[in-house]
Amino acid sequence: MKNKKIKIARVEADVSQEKLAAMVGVTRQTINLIESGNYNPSLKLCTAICKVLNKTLDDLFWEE
Amino acid sequence: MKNKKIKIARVEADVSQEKLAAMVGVTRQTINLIESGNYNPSLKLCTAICKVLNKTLDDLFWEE
DNA sequence: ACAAAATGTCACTTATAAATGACATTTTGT
DNA sequence: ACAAAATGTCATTTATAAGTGACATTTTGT
Repeated sequence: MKNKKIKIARVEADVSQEKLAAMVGVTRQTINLIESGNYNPSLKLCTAICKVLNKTLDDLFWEE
Repeated sequence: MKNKKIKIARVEADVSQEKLAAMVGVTRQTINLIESGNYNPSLKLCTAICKVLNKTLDDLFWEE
């Protein structure tokens, strides 16, 4: 189950996986894993991603 | 920096740390660490806690 | 006041998020 | 069509979330 919401928000912000990774202080592979789904990132990383993309946790990481 | 929001939500739901831990499938110590702060739980655990307490990620885990 | 329940915290172990380096494939721009 | 950038994915290592068992302290109910 892919996380499309992050990818959409990232593309809207016009940043590559590598750029987003640098902005939040992780590697490109970690961002790739999150967008690929089947991954369980830490709260801090989720929060960091939200802040650089101007979204909230509910926007990007909440699943019914 | 303690996470008061979780503790408040937990007490409102009238469950002990141990009960909440059982409800989300972790140990009491893990819940204790989260409420104590200075901890970085996984997204899945955050989501599980939100669901059993009828809250959202933004409710319990969003800072500023 | 007392016992029981709940909480705080410790040391140690186990599971897994995240890092690293690499290479193949896909997408994008000219 | 071509090169460069971006993405997907692998194997291995490192950092840390979470588990386990234990004991001390605090809170709660009677």
